[in-house]
Amino acid sequence: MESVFEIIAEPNRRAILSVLVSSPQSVGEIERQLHMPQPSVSKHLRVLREAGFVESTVDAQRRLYRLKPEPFKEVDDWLAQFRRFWSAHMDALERYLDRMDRFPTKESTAAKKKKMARPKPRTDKGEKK
Amino acid sequence: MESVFEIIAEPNRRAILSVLVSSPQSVGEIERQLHMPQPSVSKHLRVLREAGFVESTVDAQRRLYRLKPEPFKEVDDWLAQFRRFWSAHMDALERYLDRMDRFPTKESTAAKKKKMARPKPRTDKGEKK
DNA sequence: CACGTATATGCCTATTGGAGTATATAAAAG
DNA sequence: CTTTTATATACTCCAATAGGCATATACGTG
Repeated sequence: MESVFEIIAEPNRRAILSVLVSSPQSVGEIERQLHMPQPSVSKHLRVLREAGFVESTVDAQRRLYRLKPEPFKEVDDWLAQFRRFWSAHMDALERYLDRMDRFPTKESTAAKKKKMARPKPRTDKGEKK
Repeated sequence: MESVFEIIAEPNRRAILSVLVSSPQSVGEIERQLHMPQPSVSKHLRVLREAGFVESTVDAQRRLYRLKPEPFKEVDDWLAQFRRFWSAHMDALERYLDRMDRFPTKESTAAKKKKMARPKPRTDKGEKK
């Protein structure tokens, strides 16, 4: 049982995940898009499947692979403990609005209208020896 | 130049980062909190420093290590492309408010008041094989 | 200066994990 | 039933890396 971090440490696996984000894909389609040998794709998909990043459904000889959300949330949860820290450099609401710009929803649009002059960026005047 | 993902793949390094999230710490303090041999701590800190996760300031014989935000943002940015996807399982605004509960700020409190009945969770009625 | 403390580095070893290649399995097509 | 297509697996090799230990460096104290 590998940690989610070890799984996404591999560049080819991250590439596969990125390909799958648009829609489920077969091994062959991934293979072609990434110019990657088929056994390599299959092996990485196996790792990703065992780690819960993807699941596969059968379509004749093909296997369609699709993303599963849980492991991503796990990464996000780990990241959470550092958000307070790095928010000193980039305001939390600003990050939120950035995301909403990418993935607009009804609520986000409403929330955005509420955005007005933000407090001045607290630039960490730290004493660096 | 290792990717940030390879850096955080190592459990001891993640432990070190978690220790540093509260406040800057010396090598010896990290060593004691994590029950980890000193050369090991130093080596991991070196990797973390070269990857931009931490920086050190000198205090006599001690070196104080503190977190830096950039690499964490890099992870967060990578994660962003998957957020739309896993939002089908947990609404984006809800996640935002969860974060605000942990790290309340003036704006977040204001934003939270705007939260009312959210649209029904779009449960992925997918055709599984 | 000699000694203790704090940290960094060099060397060696064992392990791990990905690449490459060949092959196995399985389903469709002819 | 043979062949082709799609995917999985087995095996070998190689490189990267973490751990352990000894040692180097550097600063402070008496």
